[in-house]
Amino acid sequence: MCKPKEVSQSADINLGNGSSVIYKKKFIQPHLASENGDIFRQLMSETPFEQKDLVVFAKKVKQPRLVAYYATDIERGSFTYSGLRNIPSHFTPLVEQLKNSVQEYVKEEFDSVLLNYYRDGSDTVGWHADNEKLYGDEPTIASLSFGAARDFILRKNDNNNDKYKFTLGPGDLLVMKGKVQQQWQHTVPRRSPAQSIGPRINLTFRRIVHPESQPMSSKQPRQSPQQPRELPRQPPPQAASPTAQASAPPFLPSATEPVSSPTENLARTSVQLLLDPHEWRQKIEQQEQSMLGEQAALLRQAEAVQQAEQHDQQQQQHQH
DNA sequence: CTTTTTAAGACAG
DNA sequence: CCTGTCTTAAAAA
Ligand SMILES: [Mn+2]
Repeated sequence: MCKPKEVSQSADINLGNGSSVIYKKKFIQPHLASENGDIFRQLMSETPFEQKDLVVFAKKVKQPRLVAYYATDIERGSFTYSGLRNIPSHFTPLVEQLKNSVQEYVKEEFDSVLLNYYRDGSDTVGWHADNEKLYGDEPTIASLSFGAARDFILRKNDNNNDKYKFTLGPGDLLVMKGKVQQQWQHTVPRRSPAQSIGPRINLTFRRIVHPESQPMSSKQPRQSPQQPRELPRQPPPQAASPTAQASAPPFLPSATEPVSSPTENLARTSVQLLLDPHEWRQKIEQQEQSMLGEQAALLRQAEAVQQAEQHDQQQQQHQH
């Protein structure tokens, strides 16, 4: 068994056979991306992380990490996993902005993101490849890290001793492209002492190529209704319809989350990202502001409803 | 029929 | 103590 090749500097790495990796340290400024930075803390508080149940070797266990999933198009992003339908949420302004920054750097567009939360050194992900059909044959997957540093190891399928190790610290960007998901696996191994390894959040941006859901009849360039076979390299549907954003009210009171505590909602977005020279940062702030605006509107709406109810009650009492 | 699925726990060095 | 590797099963596709 050989030790993995350690990659400690930013680099473009050719893994051969059409597989390559881009490693860019500190793509996001560490003071924002680290455990006590504004971005990490905002991700921590705004993200609807869930710990999923899993059956492994006839035992029901909890997945040793928490996950969330966003997509620009909810229908397009939905997929089935372990017999359960996974339905994404909408991007938040912060994550949307991070996506835009990564897109600019990588020169590719993404329309979905898996968010992983490793609480401490005992949270892990085992050897796997992101080879879901959904993302196509040669997906470009961009991983952006926040919080505690964790090791990330790549190993070649046909020679498990061929390994690369990256230590993904706060703000580091790692992009896998080409045939990496066909020819390599990756893992985030456990680390000790578990309790003293801080929390890490990882955003993995992707592009959906083969949605499970049938494209809505509207204006998808005609595609034969039944074609279970692969379509050899369709021209990539230029993604990211901004119309969805405009028309999708992100704060509609959902069935699962009644309007109960508007103050809490306000508190959650009260993080102020102040005085940053960089453009992406300013955009975050603008979006946070507009988010605040929308939430304030929602708050007013909720208050109006409350007052109406109180008014009704008073009228009823009056009648009695 | 075959392949895939995935983490926990034991163990060695 | 730390960490990489091996073994473990039943169900679904
Ligand atoms: Mn992965």
